[in-house]
Amino acid sequence: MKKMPNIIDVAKRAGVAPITVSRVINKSGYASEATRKKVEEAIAELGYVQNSLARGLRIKRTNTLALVVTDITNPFFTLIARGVEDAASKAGYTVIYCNTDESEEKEISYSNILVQKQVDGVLLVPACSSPQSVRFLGQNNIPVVLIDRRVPDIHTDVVRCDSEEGAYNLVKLVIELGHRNIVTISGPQGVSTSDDRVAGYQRAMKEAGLGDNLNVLYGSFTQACGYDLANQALALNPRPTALFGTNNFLSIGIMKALRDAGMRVPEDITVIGFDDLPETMVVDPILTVAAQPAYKMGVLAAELLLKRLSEKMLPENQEIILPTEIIERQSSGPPLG
Amino acid sequence: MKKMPNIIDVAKRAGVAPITVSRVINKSGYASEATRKKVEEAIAELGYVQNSLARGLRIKRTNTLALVVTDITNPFFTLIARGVEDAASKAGYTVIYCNTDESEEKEISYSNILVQKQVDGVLLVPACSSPQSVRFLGQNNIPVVLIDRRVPDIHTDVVRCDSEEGAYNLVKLVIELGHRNIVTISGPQGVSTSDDRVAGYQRAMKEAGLGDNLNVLYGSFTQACGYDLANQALALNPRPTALFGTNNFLSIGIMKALRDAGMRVPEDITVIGFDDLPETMVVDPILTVAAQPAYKMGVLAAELLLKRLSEKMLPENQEIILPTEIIERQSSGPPLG
DNA sequence: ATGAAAGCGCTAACAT
DNA sequence: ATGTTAGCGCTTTCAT
Repeated sequence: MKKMPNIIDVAKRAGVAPITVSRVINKSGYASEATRKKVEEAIAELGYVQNSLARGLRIKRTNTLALVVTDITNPFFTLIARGVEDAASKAGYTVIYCNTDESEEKEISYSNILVQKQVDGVLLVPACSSPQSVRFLGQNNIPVVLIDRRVPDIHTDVVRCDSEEGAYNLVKLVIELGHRNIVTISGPQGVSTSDDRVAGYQRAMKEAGLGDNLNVLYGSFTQACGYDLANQALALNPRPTALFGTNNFLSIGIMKALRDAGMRVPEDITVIGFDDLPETMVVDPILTVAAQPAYKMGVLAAELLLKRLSEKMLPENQEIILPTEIIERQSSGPPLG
Repeated sequence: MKKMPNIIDVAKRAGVAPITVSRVINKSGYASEATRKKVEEAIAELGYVQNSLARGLRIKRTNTLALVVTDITNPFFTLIARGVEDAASKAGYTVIYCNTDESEEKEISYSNILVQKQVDGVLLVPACSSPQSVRFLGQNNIPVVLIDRRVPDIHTDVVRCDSEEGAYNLVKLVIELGHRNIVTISGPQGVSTSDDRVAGYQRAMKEAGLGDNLNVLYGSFTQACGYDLANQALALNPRPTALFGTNNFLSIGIMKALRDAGMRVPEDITVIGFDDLPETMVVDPILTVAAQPAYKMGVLAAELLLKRLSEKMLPENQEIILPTEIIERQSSGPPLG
């Protein structure tokens, strides 16, 4: 475990002052061609690598972002992560990632760590509607861009999709196919994506005069929950002719429940969902969905954050709202009878 | 952008020396109950958060790991990533992640950045068989655990699956179903997982006296490549009765090519693959595969790395080789005729 | 175009 | 149980 060379070692070897080495490395300030060459040789000979901890301590920037999602394992967030990393690395930034599992406690704990690590900015999929972690980061001068979900009473940048509109269009499509008894299988209340998608469902139903048929089953954004709630929905009387899963895991849980119940889709029942699965993972996608441009969301969010880091005076409170794309596939069809 | 309080501010407020504050924060050394209380109050009042850059500079540890994969978007690596993060965060470490897209250049570039950032250790899925980045990290005293792939002529820890054995068992299964003309659609030569899986295929074939029927089409680990090579395989005369895709993306590309060619699986042709898709993502998995315990690999690799960080004298060169699980599903059946 | 001195925020080593 | 001093490796400021 030999000591690594530092900027002073390089300076000595090159016969210059440390600050000169610094100027050469960071291409800041002047340096004659001859000096630059001497320094670069010394660096190569010693195998010197700049210590960015020391640098960060001094200049108060780390070129590090953090991405906090609920679960990187959800392909929607995986794609966001990839978009974030691509945009960040292109700009010379590195990304720390964190999974909160929808737990506010973990989110707060990570916020603390990220302040300690002096990250330059945070991309956050908020686990809940509490503003605590966003505020905490703000108090420590760390800008935050929210992804996917809003948080009430907080002003930060947000990059998300129009969940209300997406759900509305999706449900409207199914209503136009003739369905009147549509049950929504939703994530938790209080999470904006859940609430917005339920709201879109309600608007479409009411608009079609189906306000009396509203039925929302709340749970969590998991496959297991989709499975259970679908079974619950099937036990209803009258039995719904269509089910709406408000995220990808829920939809897959629903599909599995239907399969296990021996029901064919869409012959026996129609299923629609939010979020598409990446085409790289599915041979024959059958689900009719409102698809979100996840990769693009990641890129845009990272770029917005980086812009806020470089330009001091962006207008406050940018909210980028992207449309969802309705993709009609085989899982939706006219109701039985 | 007000100045954040530092340890000196806290010390003054609590009426103690900075080092005492340090001892309280890090629970190192003694501190009387009264002092501890004063310090904690001062911290709360000022909203002090420790600066881990300064700390890291001093103690020469950052509590940061890096995970370098080829593409986080591949669910196999996503699961690894999740395993790594779970194990790391449990131990108080944070994870930086990087995508190399199978490019050696990107891998080397990231190695440089990670040394600059003074990460404590690196988990690496090597993009190629060149030892350069592992060596570079080693020279800078950063331990590396390789995941998924071996690199020749390098001694580090490795956590991977037995690709040769997995492929052997998979191909053997298909041979026992009666297939004699099996074509392997492989990733690039020189990547250990590719080479090992091809080797397993070859062993099974030769053992069954099918040494003359060996046929391997090489490409890259992408869906597009699986698609193209499958079409190439279908054009062969005689046409193979079974195709073996050596990773998940290849297999899905193969399945799509078969679908587009109007061929039914397994009635018209059998398909086997390496890597399973997470059950959270697929309603009806049909592919017969050799499944790797990706999440577990991530956990084990991170734990091994952390162990190496804490205990100086682990035996050199740990190589953890996990078995794959053969999962027989509908994509494999007896050959036509 | 280059350098000297000071300090970013923290803790190891050595007092007391 | 607590404090003093020095220094981790770098860059800002102010010279020359």
